[in-house]
Amino acid sequence: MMESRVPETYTAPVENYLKVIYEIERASGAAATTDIAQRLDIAPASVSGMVRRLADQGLLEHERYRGVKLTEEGRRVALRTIRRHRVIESYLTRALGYPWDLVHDEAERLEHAASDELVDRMAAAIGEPTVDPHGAPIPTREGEIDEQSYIALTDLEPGEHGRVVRVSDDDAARLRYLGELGLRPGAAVVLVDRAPYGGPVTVRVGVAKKRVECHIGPTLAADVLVERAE
Amino acid sequence: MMESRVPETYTAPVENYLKVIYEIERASGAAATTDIAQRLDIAPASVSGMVRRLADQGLLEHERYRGVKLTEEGRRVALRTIRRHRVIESYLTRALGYPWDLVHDEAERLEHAASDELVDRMAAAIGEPTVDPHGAPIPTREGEIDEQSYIALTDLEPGEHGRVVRVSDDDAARLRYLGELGLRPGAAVVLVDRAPYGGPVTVRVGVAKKRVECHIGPTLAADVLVERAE
DNA sequence: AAATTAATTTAGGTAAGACGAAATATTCAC
DNA sequence: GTGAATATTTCGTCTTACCTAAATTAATTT
Repeated sequence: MMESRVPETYTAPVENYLKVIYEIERASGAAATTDIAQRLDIAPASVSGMVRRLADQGLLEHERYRGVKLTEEGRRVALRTIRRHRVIESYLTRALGYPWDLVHDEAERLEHAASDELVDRMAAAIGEPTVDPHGAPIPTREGEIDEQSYIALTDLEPGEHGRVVRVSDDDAARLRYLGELGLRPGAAVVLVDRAPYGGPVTVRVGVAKKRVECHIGPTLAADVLVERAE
Repeated sequence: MMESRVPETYTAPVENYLKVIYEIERASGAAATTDIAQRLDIAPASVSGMVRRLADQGLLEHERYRGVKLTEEGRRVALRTIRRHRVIESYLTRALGYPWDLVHDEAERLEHAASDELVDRMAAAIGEPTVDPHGAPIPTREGEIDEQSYIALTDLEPGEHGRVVRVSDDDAARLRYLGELGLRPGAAVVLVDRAPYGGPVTVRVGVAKKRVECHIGPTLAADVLVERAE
């Protein structure tokens, strides 16, 4: 049961566990085995096993049947990985002209291979961005992150104005679709109508003459985060 | 003994085997087990095992006790990996200001994670370079490579002029040293003297007033490739 | 033909992670 | 509070993908 020494380099699966645990913990206070399993598309039994190993390495604390919480070190590693991912995504779009629906998969692989040196140089080269192309905040080199809670598009009242601040980044096809509609971070929106019973929401996107009206399903709309405007 | 299907993605060790087999084969016609083992710092027995697996996958042909040769497919994979490595090295120096002694290690990791798409975008962004920062030729997207045989610095006759075309890239400290001396690809040199019995060579590096004279060991000098000039 | 060198086979080990099934704990509904 | 449903863990195994030492066999040298 002895604690192993801390390596400064972790395997890709370990980094991925820590990433999703960080996200779940932030959203719900503690990460349950099943949630982790579902997000990683892995059997719950496998998660139990890995969780034990991560706990042995001092990356998280585990209360049986109560979920896990990252330790200081675990949080550090998670945020470093998230920073890598988001800096890489930003760099690919801004410096290499990648379309925003492709950067996620590429970053998903590179984040485990890129050195801190490289990530820092990338960040510097594009002016130390604070959010990635999907509006997600980028942790600093020191591991600070500006996590804000935004409301979903579906939370706007009919007639209310808003501005898109963030969209979820993990599905390329959905992203492409959102892009076609103009629903990217920064876009001005007006919620026109919400159909009841799980119906679509009607939104006007864009400013002035170039406004476009569209109808999108509630699931998709819930993944578009906005802030209220004027 | 059935041939497995060909995956389009290979593990890092496999790509590394193919890379060094390509290099050895180019230099000596066929790659012997011991040579591969030595270059990869691995026991010969392990090489025998891996060679069998690679042969089963159709990446190389193996005549027992006679060494291996890459198949068309093996060569394709090797050259793709080499292209990745060298494009990444070039990109890191030219676009991100990496010092030339650090790019090798970074590229060594990234080459196994970067997609063709990314590598092609990097190449395009810096104007489709044909050689990497150490003067090594970069294979094209189609797998063609312009392999030229150059002479070593030690092969110049005293008094002869030359131009550095390539240096070996795998040792950061040596590269830093060569850099300090100005011995980078493109540098003009004059061989002043070769001391006998494994002694140092004396070289004048640079042009006109800025010439510097230096003495370097024969091992190092043998890794500096040049072409004769004027 | 013996000695040397090179390569291969054998048998086994490791690391890292995954899984299904069974057992156990917790929570929920009433 | 009890039983059902759900969540979690443990157990015993498996896989992949590599690596190794020691012993054996083949090729080469002289």
